[in-house]
Order: sequence, then structure tokens, then C-alpha cells
Amino acid sequence: MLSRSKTVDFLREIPVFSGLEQTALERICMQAHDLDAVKAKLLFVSGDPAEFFYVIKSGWVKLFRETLDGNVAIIDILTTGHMFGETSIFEDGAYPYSAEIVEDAAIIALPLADLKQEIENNQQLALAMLTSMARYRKQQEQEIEHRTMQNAPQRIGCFLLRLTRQNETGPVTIHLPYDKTLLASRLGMQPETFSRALSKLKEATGIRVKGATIELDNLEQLTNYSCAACSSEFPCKDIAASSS
Amino acid sequence: MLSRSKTVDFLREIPVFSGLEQTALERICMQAHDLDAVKAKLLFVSGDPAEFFYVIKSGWVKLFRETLDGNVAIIDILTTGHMFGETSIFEDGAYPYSAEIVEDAAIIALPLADLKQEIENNQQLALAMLTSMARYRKQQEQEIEHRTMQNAPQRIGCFLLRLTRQNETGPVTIHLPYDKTLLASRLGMQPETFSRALSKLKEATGIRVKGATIELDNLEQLTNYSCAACSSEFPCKDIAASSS
DNA sequence: AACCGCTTTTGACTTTGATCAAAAGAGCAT
DNA sequence: ATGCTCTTTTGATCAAAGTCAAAAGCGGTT
Repeated sequence: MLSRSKTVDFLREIPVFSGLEQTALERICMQAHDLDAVKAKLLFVSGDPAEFFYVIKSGWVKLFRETLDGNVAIIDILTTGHMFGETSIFEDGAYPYSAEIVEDAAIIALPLADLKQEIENNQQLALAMLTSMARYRKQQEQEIEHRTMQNAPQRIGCFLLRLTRQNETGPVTIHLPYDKTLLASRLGMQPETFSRALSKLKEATGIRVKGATIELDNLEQLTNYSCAACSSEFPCKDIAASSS
Repeated sequence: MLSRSKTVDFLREIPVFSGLEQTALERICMQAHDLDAVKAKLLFVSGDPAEFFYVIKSGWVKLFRETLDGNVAIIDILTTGHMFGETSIFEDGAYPYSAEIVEDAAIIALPLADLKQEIENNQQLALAMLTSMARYRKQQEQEIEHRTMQNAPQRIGCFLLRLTRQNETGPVTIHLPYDKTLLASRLGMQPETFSRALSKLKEATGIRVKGATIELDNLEQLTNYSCAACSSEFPCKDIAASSS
């Protein structure tokens, strides 16, 4: 079936699956189904029984939880090539967070049971998962560090840097991937703070902001400003690409 | 050799190793050596070539990094049964953080190469590592949530709760495991803020503080105050026990 | 007891970011 | 173009936490 083999091809591009044998990948994709979802659609909510894990073909998905007193905590915001829901393999069978589409998306849903079985029987996949988890873990460590060591303008600068390919030298144009309110919460600040912090960053580094488009003459402007409060000097390797 | 079999026995108590066959565990412990270290000793610094991973028998160890502008970011503070340095298996062979003894400790050092080889050849261990990584990942997610959603007194209260066994009903006595300055940085705040926040917590919940000893009549006092800003209602399962 | 070095607390002040309220801008349908 | 909605910005104010400085407390020695 054509759509099945396209799914296999897509998954092969993702680090955690890229080393797998064709047959293993096909077993995982056996029950795959595609779904298109528009902005604001809730894929599942925290506590729902976990049947599927998801891989994003395009668009953006927000993972979040709500606190008892009604605030929202963003876990992560994911896009093309990212995977989510797969950690429920190691859990009690419920999703530990809710997932909402924040930019129209094409998504592949795959049964957790099949992934679980393959991991348990396929050493290669288990190791790939371990590597992926380790990378994610490192990313989270860095996230915690950023939240405590960087102030608001620095966090924005750091985020912008991570949107670029890391060895550009000349002028760079960056497009913010989703709206500024969401970006604010991704960076752990209020929308008003984001707006003001972006102005401050503009002041401090000379970047040019036009709506969701940002231009800078070179990355150094930003790295000097943002990476000072960070433990890993710039091209902060490893943190860019990852599957949830 | 007696000390070798004691090491095996100790590792067997740790979740990630508990399901292993005796022979597998013995292979990992083959080159084990014990070390006693006093407060302030640096085990390794970030960037050192990673040869060993460590398991703590007793005492406390701080993992941290330094930012370019000279501040210190605490990664984690670990004690009995915790493991660290093992993620270097998935890295470029250097430790990604520094490790310092903060309370006199007894530690087992084991070669990373042996662990790596065992993981690659032993499906059971790979799966146990995956489970352990998933638990740690969840913990980190919670840590990020705490840092953004809870204020200073709430974070302290939450930390105290996690020092208790979670189903106590009557009065509880808690001993702070290490000094307050370190605890402050573990919770992402300044020592002065910690001191004042603890007073505020005392005010708000009626806990009694005498030096490093804290008494409370029941956990509810604290949970009402601290867990309101959190997404997982109290006994916050999973987060207590873990390896690294 | 007196002293030393350390941790912890307290005080005064500053800075950062949150909050509340309102205005401005952008996108879209009519 | 007009009106509608939603996002973003701006302004004014407030609260939380950081900073700097000094005092108090707490072992452990001598």
C-alpha cells in the first residue's frame, strides 16, 4: 500500500528509526494512520489512555499540563520530525500531558503496543531509543539552566540562535515559527514581558524586527549577548535536532 | 573477592540493575573500585575524558556546570543509590558536567566501557536503562514546571514533601540533607531568598523550623500550600526514587 | 570562655518580571 | 473601506526575587 511505504520512508529520516531494518520499520508502521488537524485541535488530554504515539510530518504541536490552580505549563512545542506520546510505553498507560495543534499539522499516529513490542525484541531500536532519550535529557538540562541563568531578553536571543543553522556567517533572516504569545510561554514568560524583552534585545544587539521576521547582520551580535549566561559556548551542539 | 560481591549486592538494590542476571552484574562490577571522598572534593570536571560512571553508597554529590560569565548552574544533587556519569556512554566521551562531594561520601566507580558493552549486548539492561531514563525525563519535566509555576516558598514546601514518605499521616520530622546555601541553589534561588522564603512558608503553613530540622503536624498543611501550583496532585508519584 | 571561620539571617535597596488596563496593529470577512 | 476579532504593544503599578552589606548564630579549637 502506497501510503504505508511513504510512512516508512518518512520515519526512516528520523534519527531514532533511521538505523532500523526495513522489516522492523514496516512492523511499526503496519497500523499507521495519517491525520490532518487544524489549529486548536486537542489530540488528547493528560490522563487519557495512551494507545498511540505520534510523529509530526508538518505543523506544530504543543504539549502541556494544567496546574491545580488553573495555570498552564508548557512541556514542549514540536514540529516536523518530532515524536511524542512514546514515553507512555514506560508509564502506566496514560498520557502524562495534553497535546494540542498550534499550527495546522499533518501527523502520523502509530500504535504504542507495536513500538513497545519492537523495542523489547529489537536491541537496535532499544539502543536508538536510549540515544534519543539521552539527547532529550541533555536538552532538558539545558532548558533548566536557561530558565535560571538567562534573563528574558537573553532567552529570546538564545531561542533565535537555535532557529538558525549554526555556522552561518553573513546576515541571517529568521521567521518565528508560531505566534508570540505561545513563544512567550515556551520561554517561560508573559506575552507583555516577551514584547518588552524583544525590544530590549533589539536595543542591545541591533537585530531588526518586523512582525514575525527578524534580521541580523551576524550571529555574533546575539551570541555575545545571550550565550554569556550559558555554560555551553555557542554553536550549542546537540540541542537543535531531536525527537521529543 | 569479598568487596566485589558486596558491590554486586549493592548494585542489585538499584532499580536499573535489579533485574539483571548475576553474571551480567558481575561483568559490570569486574573493575569496580570503592572510593571514600570528603566534602569539597572534585571527582571530575566538565570536559574531562569520561572513563567511569559512579554509584553512591552514602553521602551527597553535586553535579554542576559553570556559565561563561562565572555563575554556577546546579544540575542535580544526588545521594545513596543514585548513579551519575553514565550518560557519557551516549556522548562524545567527555563528562558534560562537574561532580563535587558536598557531604562525605562512599562511592563506587565502574568503567563506562563495561557498562556500554553490557548495554549493547544485553537487552534486559538496555530496557532497564530506558525505563530509568524515562523516569528521569519525567522528573526533569516536573522540575521545569516547578521552577516556572511555583514561587520560592512553594518550591521549598514541595521539596520538603518529597523528603517524606508519602503516606504519613501524623506529625512528621524532616532533616534537611545538606546545608541551606546548597539547598537554595538546588531550588534555583539565592541563599537570602531561601531564608526569607522559609520564614514565609512557616507563616503560611505553621511548620516549625529549628536549624536543619523541620517539624509539621501533618502533610496536608504543606500540600495545600505547595501543590496548588503544580499539575500533579500530591503524592507526586515517581519523582522520589530514581537513579541520577 | 574567647576566638576563628563558616553558615544563616536580617535590613535596605534595586532590578526583573507579573499584572491590570487600554491602545494599536494585523488579518479577514463583509 | 468598515467592522470584527485576535494578537501585540504600551503604560502604569505591583510583587517577587536579587544584590549588597552587616549582624547574628553555630560549631570546633585553642
